[in-house]
Amino acid sequence: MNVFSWFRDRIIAEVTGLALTGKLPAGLDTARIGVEPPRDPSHGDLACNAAMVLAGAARRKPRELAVLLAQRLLAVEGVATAEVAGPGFINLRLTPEFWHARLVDILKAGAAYGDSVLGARQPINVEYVSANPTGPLHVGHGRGAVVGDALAGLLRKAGFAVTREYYVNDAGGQVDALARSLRLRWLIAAGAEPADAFARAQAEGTVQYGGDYLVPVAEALWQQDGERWLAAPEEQWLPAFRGFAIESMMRLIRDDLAALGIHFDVIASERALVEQGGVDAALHLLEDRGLIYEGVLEPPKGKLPDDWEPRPQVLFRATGYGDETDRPLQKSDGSWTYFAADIAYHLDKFRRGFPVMIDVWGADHGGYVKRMQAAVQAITEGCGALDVKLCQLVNLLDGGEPVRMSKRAGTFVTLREVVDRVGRDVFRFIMLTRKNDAPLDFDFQKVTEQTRDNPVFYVQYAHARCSSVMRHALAELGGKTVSDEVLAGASLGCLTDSGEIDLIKQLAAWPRLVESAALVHEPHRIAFYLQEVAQAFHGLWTRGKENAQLRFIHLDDLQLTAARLALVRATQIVVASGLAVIGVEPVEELR
RNA sequence: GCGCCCGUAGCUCAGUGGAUAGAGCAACUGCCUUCUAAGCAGUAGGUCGCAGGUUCGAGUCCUGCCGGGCGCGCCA
Repeated sequence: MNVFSWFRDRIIAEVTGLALTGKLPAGLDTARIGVEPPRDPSHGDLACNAAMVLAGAARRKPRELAVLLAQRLLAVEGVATAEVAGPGFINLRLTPEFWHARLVDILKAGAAYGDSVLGARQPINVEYVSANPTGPLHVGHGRGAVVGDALAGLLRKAGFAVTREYYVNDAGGQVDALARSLRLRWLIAAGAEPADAFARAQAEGTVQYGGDYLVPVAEALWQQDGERWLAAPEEQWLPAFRGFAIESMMRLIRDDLAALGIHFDVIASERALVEQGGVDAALHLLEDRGLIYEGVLEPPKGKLPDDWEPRPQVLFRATGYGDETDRPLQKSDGSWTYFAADIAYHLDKFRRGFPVMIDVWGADHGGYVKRMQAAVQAITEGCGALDVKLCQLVNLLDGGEPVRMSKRAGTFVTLREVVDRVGRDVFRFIMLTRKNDAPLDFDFQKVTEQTRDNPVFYVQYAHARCSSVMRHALAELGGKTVSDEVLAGASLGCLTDSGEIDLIKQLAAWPRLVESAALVHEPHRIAFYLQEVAQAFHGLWTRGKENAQLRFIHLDDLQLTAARLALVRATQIVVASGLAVIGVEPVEELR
């Protein structure tokens, strides 16, 4: 139950009721009515702007309208007080019984607490990582991977039918360059080139992918095919090496992602799309709509690229859809640009049944957002929507000192190294402690410390403390008295302390948080929310340290104990539920 | 030069058009015979980059400036 939308519906019903009795005009627009937690908790549990929003159309003063509504709301079940404040807010305070009932909701729903029907099973495609299959993933990819995966989990929680998708760029010049790099490694493995040939080629800049990760790939290919490719012409070995390299790199990448607990529903191949004629088909569609023409682009304003010269190109009329300039679709060698293939790919996604698509990209691709959105508009005739989440850089630190990274010097830190060092759960949580469009510092020392300023620890510690209390209760009272079913029937009226009620309010905010975060596509809100829940729980715990009356377990008062265990168990459920959405395993104890 | 993102407490950052703008860290003051003090409570700290505009109401939306990051025809 989303407390806020539930009361919003009640308030709208009251407005309708007042209109029926003639006390308000009929047909008022209630769309802008909102019910939110007041910024200042002393104002109450809920604040509603209905009176201010309706005042104009109703030709009444906001405060006068607010008084009218507030009187009616007092009769609604669960409402303790309804006050008019400020310019015309209606502040509602809810009864303890109402909050106690939310605890029952949580205990009955378990991990499913917060599941929403907001998405109405609407299909939505989340595409993320989509790194070129040319080497191991780096930490930046890892951020996109976590943001995409957590967003997918969040949307699923909110009731959307989510597909997790990876687009493999296995068709362009990059994978040909990969094949050539592999070829040289292979010639060395075959003994046809001296061992230092690779280093020399790198110094001359004639190979692009210099990482050691191609060495075992070359050896595997040598083991598999032997001398077969030694005398073969390039048109034969290139596709073979490319295919072998791509397959090996994708295996590597999938392993890296699996280490993060990330698995995709669909892995789409650019090459397959091109070979099946998808690009031609998509461009024909645009051509039929008169959106493709041959023309010469204006040079970019200001700084002119060194080798710029006017050149006729095949262009897409992106300017018709909000882009600054029209965009090229074909390279001078006649092959399609990446953009052309990406148009076809997004059309393919749309045709597979996804009117809503989300792409998670690195911030360095920010310049492509407008053109891609323009293309989606054009090719779906306005029926498709594309949201792009750009992820900023991750700064790797160790004890506050930047970790210097250089591909050439071999000091490059891969995603896999980081995940192996700090663990999957730590990595995932930390990646969500910033908005996707803000840069993020990742400090090896800080993220594994067990201190207050490590958010992962702080949240896990709250869960572990809940688990600890439940273990003690189980040992003292036995399984039957601490089951969720029994706790849901406890005399929750015993929970009267303000810290206890505040924690319940915090827990009851989870369904609303799921819905609002899903609507704006912002999974980081979950990590922030969990820190707030943890904070409320740690506070209550410590008060029990100081005042024995507030401790959870009282063997001389089983009724009180059951009520408090219901609160502890509900906290554990909500924290675990939140962690599950972002793919983090809750811990039972800290070591 | 153009486009996108960002600018909030000393530092790192939250803040879906609502009221007196929040949290953590750092600083200062307290709290451990107890279910894990690996923690908690309190004090102090602000021209929300600047200037206009829209609105009953702007940190939030619009315009212009200032400052930082990213990108800018055949790389993906």
